[in-house]
Amino acid sequence: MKLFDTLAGEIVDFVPRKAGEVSLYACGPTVYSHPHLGHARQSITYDVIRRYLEWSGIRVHHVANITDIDDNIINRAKDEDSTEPEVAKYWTEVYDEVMADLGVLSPHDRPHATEYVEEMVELISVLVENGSAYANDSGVYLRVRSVPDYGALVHRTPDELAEGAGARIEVDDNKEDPLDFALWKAAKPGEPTWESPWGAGRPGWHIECAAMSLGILGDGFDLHGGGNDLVFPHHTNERAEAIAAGREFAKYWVHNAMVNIGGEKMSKSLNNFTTVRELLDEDPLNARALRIVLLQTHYRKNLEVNTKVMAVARETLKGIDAMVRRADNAGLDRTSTARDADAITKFRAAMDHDFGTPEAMATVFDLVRRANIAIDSNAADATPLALTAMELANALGLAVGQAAEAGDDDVDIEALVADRAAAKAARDFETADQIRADLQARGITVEDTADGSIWYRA
RNA sequence: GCGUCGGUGCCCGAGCGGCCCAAGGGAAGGGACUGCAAAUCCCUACAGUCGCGGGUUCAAAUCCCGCCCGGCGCUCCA
Repeated sequence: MKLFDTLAGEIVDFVPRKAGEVSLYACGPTVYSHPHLGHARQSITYDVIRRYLEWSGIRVHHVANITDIDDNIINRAKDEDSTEPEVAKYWTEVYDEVMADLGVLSPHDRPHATEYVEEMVELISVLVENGSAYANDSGVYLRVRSVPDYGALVHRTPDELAEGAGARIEVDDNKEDPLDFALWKAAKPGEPTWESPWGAGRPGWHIECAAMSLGILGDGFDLHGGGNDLVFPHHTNERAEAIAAGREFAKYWVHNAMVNIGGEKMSKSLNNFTTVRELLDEDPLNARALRIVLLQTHYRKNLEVNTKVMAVARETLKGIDAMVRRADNAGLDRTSTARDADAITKFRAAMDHDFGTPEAMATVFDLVRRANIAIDSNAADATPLALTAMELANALGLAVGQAAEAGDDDVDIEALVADRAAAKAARDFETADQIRADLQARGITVEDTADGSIWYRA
């Protein structure tokens, strides 16, 4: 299996530290506001990676944190006359609901930064003791230039970073070098604080993920992921902290590209974001359609999400669902273990090359088309083709072939469909069409097949 | 400015030196099936060429160099 490793800067062979097992850490959100499409892309990207690995029989340990203490949360608490824990709790719940609706599997571990302060303090202690960090009244800072390899993840030397950042770095007398960054921030009035050997305060952003990832997954864990806007400073600094502490950090780095709006990155700071909730509210199909959109674009490519893109994806999705409906109607035996081996091989080849989901989806669509042909001609391979298409789509989290939710009016609808069949048999097409139109108005679509009529909710 | 990723049909978007007269999805036109639809299938037009210009190679959308354009990053960010 190959993947594009940000650190190496190229596609490399992915060799987990332990055969058959993959440890994956993906930076989670800071919980103070609505999750937007950018968060959705990140979560779905790693959800797809995880699902694919698990489908391949690999045991995955997926960790995604919750950053529940930082400036944004503190500010929000102030604005709302609330407390930081309350703000974090509320937005964590919102985040969880949204991700569940998107079909994103819960990570196996989801550490909260505030629950790992002890580990962070320990890590900082090591850094202070070995001279990689220094403490003063304002906090504890990492001596960036003492870290070998600093900037390797962004492919920049410390000098290059300092030069580029010149205009942006605030002069800060507390730092020995402008590049240094805070591991621990001394307490400010009105802010939540924890005790530490350097006085009361709170952890810096980067140390949180370093402590949580190493703490749960251990040294030299396999994969660290996140949005590509986190490469610097966040991931660069996490890595620097671990290296400076003499720990082996993530072996491979995977970064997903941004979601753009009007050609620009969607972000909270630009205030041009669409919340996931808004998108989900627009159409019940959108949760799965969004996954289609993301699967049909490579994860390292920027992506524009708008109503047109979503509409196209919904049509695409309907095509897959229609095949399943037709297969079931033709008497598909879902317990069959027959599969199309060639398609699975192609699918694997696509996914094993840097998670080539667009190509993997092409094999799914090919199966869908061939399954439809087989269904139409009552061919025996309808079963393996349909089941393979379903299995592969589901390996990517598309939730295909799930039983429709029963509605209160199912009996009523069944009766009307039967009435229509009777009217058709009597060649009373006017009545039959009227029933069909009435049902359509209720959101029920009726389709005729050689094996009788089928109906479904739009 | 520096780093990094990219620029492929009407739209979205794969393409990992020969299997590329360039996948797949959507939309379009025609046809089959149907009482009519829907769903499905088939066919067609779509990229005479892959931002532009050089180069390497028997062979380039794919590798190298330069230029143009765009995204992201350069201490809030998924």
